[in-house]
Amino acid sequence: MPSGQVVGGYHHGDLGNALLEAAGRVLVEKGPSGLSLRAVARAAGVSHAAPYRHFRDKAALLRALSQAGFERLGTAISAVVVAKPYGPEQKLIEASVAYVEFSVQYPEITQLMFAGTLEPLEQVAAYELLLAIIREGVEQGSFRERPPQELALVAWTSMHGLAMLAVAGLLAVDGDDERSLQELVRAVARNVIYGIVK
Amino acid sequence: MPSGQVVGGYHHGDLGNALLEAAGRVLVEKGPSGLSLRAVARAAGVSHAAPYRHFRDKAALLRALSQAGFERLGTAISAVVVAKPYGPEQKLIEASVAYVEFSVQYPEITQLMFAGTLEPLEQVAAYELLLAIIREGVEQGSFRERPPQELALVAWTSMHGLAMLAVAGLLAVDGDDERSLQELVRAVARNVIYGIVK
DNA sequence: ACCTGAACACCGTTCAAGT
DNA sequence: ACCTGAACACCGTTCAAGT
Repeated sequence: MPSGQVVGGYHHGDLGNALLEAAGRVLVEKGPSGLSLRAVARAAGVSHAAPYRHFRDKAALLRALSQAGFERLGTAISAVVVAKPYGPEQKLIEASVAYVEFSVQYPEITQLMFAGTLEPLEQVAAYELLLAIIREGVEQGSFRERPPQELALVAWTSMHGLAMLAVAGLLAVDGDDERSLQELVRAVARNVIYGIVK
Repeated sequence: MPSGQVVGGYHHGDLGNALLEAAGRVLVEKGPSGLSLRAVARAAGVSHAAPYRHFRDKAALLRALSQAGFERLGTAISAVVVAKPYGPEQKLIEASVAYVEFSVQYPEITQLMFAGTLEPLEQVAAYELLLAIIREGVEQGSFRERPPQELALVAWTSMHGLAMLAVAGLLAVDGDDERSLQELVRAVARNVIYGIVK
């Protein structure tokens, strides 16, 4: 890249990232309805017109925030499955727990990530991790001999549904404590695996 | 009910329902970002303050719209499973297809339904239908002997995840035609059933 | 009882103007 | 090059006033 990256710019290094961080703070503090471009600009200490030098419009800021969320989700799942001494079945369970816990921990970001029209599933890092686990299971003979994409979709679909229901508050986990949610996720994941293994 | 229902009121019968219908039209025509209370009032032909006689605030209108969506979803699923000569497995597949097709057909309503914090799953009519199918399968011995709530959650979770991914455009069904989406739903549903039957 | 119009404090976006 | 301030067309909500 010939145009390099000029560090400095103006304020906290560069305003682009400062705005993204400010947007994250505003989102958790004021909720999605309070996430106005003007509020983000205020939180970053600039005028309400300044963000337009860094994002074409509000939607562009939201997309960038959503993309950062996908990256963090991928990191969270990597952390519990990559280079772990688990078999594919256990990895699938741990990935499911991490997925749902991420969603519950960052409900606003999660809603944002899956609200707009996004890139196809193949470009989501977390999906690639899941697919790798499935391939491992199929290759070593413990999973059914079906196209890995098909088994991966079954598993992803279930994880994603559970996460979205949890975020929407439809799950009625008693007293929304974290233990019972984890138990629920593990129970569903075990059932999904039952349908995936030979 | 002593207070009966007074038909007439003002305009199209009663403004409350007229506003709900107008909101539905605005939502599909202008998208979620165009769904302002003032736009709804304009579409219904009243002043921007009139809706406040019928809904406490904008959130109340949105909740009513969401509730109407849940009712229509329940109706759509009923239509394909109630009083049909299918076994529980086939009913599960047909219900899944109806669920996802409803979501894809009304993406904005679907987003709305599962965006806010709602009633717990037990109060969603469509979930009761699913649970009845599961109970039927367990009782007649074709489904595994597990708590029906657990199996129902596995199935619901998968249907819901598929629906949400489809709505978000993450599914990359070739040319978003309806046939390939239905095939995808059936493939996932068959895999889920594989994990539910004995 | 039900609706209107003006008013207030917000928005997103644009654009001339400043340094 | 980057940011500001005013301006415009919108919002949600409230409230006195009309019929």
